[in-house]
Amino acid sequence: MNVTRPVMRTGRKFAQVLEGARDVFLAEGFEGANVDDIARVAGVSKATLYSYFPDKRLLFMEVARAECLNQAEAAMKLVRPDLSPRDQLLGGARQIVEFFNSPMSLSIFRMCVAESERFPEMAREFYRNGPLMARNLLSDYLKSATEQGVLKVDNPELAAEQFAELCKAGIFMRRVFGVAEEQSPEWCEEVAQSAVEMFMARYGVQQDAV
Amino acid sequence: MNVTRPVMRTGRKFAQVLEGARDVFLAEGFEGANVDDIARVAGVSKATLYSYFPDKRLLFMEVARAECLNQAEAAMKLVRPDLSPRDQLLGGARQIVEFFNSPMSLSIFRMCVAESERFPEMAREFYRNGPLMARNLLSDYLKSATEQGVLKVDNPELAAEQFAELCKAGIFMRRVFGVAEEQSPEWCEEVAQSAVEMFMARYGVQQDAV
DNA sequence: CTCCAACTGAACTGACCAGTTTATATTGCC
DNA sequence: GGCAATATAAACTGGTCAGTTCAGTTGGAG
Repeated sequence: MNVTRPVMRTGRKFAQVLEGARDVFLAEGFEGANVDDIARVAGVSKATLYSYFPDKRLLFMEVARAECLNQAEAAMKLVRPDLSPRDQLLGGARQIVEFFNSPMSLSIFRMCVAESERFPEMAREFYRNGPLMARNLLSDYLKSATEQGVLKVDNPELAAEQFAELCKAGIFMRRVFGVAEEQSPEWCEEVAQSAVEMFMARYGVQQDAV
Repeated sequence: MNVTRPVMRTGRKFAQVLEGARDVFLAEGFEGANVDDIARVAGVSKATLYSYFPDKRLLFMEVARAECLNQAEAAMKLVRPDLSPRDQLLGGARQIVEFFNSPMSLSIFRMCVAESERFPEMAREFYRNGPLMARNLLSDYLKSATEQGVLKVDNPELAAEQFAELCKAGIFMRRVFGVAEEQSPEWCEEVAQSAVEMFMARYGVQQDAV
C-alpha cells in the first residue's frame, strides 16, 4: 500500500506525533507552531519527533497530506446517482457550504495560503487533492447529466467551479477575515438553496425550473 | 483631513518608509519581512524607520490601511448608471475578474489571511473597506434596478455576493494555491461573460434573457 | 533475565531578528 | 554662520526557536 512512500522510520509513537502536529499546526499555522509545543501536545520527546521527521517542514507537509486525503474521502460521499439533478445538487451544495463553514477547513485553508509561498508544492498538492478533485467529481456528474438530457451544461468544468463558488457566497470571506463566527444552519441552508436555484436557472432544462 | 489619525511624527522620509514597507510586506508577508530589509529597500536607516513607527506591527497595519483605500477607490469606478443591467454587470464582472487575477490583490489577500489570527482587527478592516464595500455598492445597484423593474432580485445582499463569487470561478483558487500563473485575458473574459449569463438567467426579467 | 531498540528529558548550539543606543552627519531655516 | 530637527551607520541586547547531543530509562522479545 504505502511502500511507494519515501522511507520513513516507524515506531510506537509515530501516530501520536502526527496527531499532535496536526492539532498544533491547525491551531497556529506553520510559523506559529513551536516544535517543543508539538512534542508536548503529542506526548513525546523532541528527540523522538526528530527521529521520525528530519525537520519541521516535512512534518508539516505530512500533516497537510493526511488532511487532503480526509477531504477527498468526504467528497466521495457526495455522489448519489439516484436523485434528480436538483436534489443531487442540493445535497452537494449542503456539503460544500458546511465544509466552507467549518473551523477545520478554515484552518487548513489559512495554513495553505499562508505557506504557499514557502512551500508551493504543498499548496498545489492541496489544491489537487481538495478543490480540484471535488471539481472533477462534479463536472463528471454535470457531463453525464447533460448527456442524459436532464441538464444543459455547455462548459462542465467552468460550471462546476461556478457552483462551488456560489456555495461560498455570504460565508467563506466572512469566515476567512474573521468578520463572523460560524454561520447559522438557517443561513447555510438559504445559501445552499439559492446556489441551486441560480444554477438550475442557468443550466436546468425547462421542466426543472420551478 | 487626517488630523483625526493618531499622532504620528512626519518628516522628509516618511513616504519612503511606507513605500519600502509596502513592497517588502507584499512580497514576503508579515513574518517573512525583515525590518532591516525594509529599511534597506526604503533607502532609510533603521533608526529613522523606528522614529516614525513604534514597531513592526503598526507599520504593517498602516500599509494595509493604505492598500484598502486604493481598493475602495477602484470599486467606485465600477458605477455606470447609464447602461443596461446586462452591460453594467458585465463591466463590473470584468473589473472584479481582473482584480482577483492581479498579483497585487493576491499578495494583499495572502497577507490578510496569513495574519488574520495575529491581527484580527486588521483583517476585519480590510474586509470592510474591500469586499464589503464592493458588495454594498453592488447590492445598492441591484436594489434600485429591481425597483425600476429591470432586474428581479429578492435578496440583494446575497445576490451581490453570489455575483462576486461567480467572478472568481476558475481563477481565484488557482491563483491562491499557485496552481496557475496569471490567467489569459480570453479566459477572464469567458469567466466574466459566464458570470453575467448565469446571474441574468436567475435574476433577469424576461426580455433580458438571451 | 538479558538485550536492544525505542524513547526520554534536559541542556546546548547557532542562527535570526526586533528593537535600542550612540556618536556622527546632513539639512534647512533664522 | 549657527542652531535644531532629522537622518545615519553600526554595534549591541535579549529573546525565540529549530535542530543536536547524550546519558539514562523503558518495555517487549527471546
